[in-house]
Amino acid sequence: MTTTTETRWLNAEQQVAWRAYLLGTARLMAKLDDELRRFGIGINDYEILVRLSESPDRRLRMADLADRLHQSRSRLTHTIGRLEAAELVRRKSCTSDKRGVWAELTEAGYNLLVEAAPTHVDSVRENLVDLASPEDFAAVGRVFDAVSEHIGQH
Amino acid sequence: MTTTTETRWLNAEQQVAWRAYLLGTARLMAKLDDELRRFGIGINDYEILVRLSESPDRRLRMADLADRLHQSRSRLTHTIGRLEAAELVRRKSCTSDKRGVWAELTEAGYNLLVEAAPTHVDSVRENLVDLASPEDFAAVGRVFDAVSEHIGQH
DNA sequence: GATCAACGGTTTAAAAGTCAACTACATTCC
DNA sequence: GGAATGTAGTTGACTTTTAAACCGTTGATC
Repeated sequence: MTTTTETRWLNAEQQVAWRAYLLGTARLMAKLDDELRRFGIGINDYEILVRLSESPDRRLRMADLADRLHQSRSRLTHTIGRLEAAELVRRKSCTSDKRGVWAELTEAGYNLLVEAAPTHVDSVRENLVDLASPEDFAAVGRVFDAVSEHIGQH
Repeated sequence: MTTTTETRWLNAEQQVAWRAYLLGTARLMAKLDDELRRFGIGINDYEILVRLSESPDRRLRMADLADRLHQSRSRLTHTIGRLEAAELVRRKSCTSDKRGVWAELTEAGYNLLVEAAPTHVDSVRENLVDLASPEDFAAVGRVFDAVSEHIGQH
């Protein structure tokens, strides 16, 4: 008897599905990024702008925003710095917690989002949503919801 | 009558599923990357080693490898350079096509893969495959297969 | 109300990725 | 066989991301 447990390798179908997911995701993200580039932003920037636009007063605390996108705070600091330089976002120090910083969407940031959103959504449809049956796409939602849930914040 | 077509926004469920996918993927990749780090590589390196290990003579042409992973050739050149410095991969110039270069797995590269694979597969199971019903996971495969297919090489 | 761990965010430097230009070889076509 | 065009891969400059150290503030504990 050994203490090591036999590795449960993926079976053929699982293997194929896993690789389809890896390759499909790589292609999809590259494509979405590409199409957003003509608005001068990438998908990461886009998602930041969206989160801000939906929030009360169009602003969020840095840590909160970082968590929602599962990014390191350091990365977000850099990205917000660039978006601030592009005048799409502005920083405001938080009065109630002196450590805190709000990232707030500017008018220009909001306008850019309004301009880019239709193209982006079309692209998400064309390259993902409309390619799947509603049931299959719902399954994708369930699976990655479970993934998020399982992995948690850290 | 206008020339612009009304944007077909995502409905509530689609929106939720799309965001679950984005967040879940971010968390999953970070997690897998993390767990591979103790073997000194990231998931990107890992996938390269796997592709090579499965190929005849454990080697692939640069462009071929880049296509399979949907990476730019430039990026692959840099990555292979690092893997070569780590002695996990070696370059061999291709005799039949003098422009060509083979990336070939070294013995050390193969050994590292053998060592890392069980942990990695466990992690893929624990954080993805085993969280989904077989049907749901199969749906993920179908969807991203369609995505890959639709977007194609470029 | 002083101490000390934890939190929120930034900084810095190094690592990795992108982009455009470039070299060398192959292929096509006249 | 020679010009033009395309393919394979690399290079170098630049941008983005990562990792670790850091500073000021907060909150719990004594």
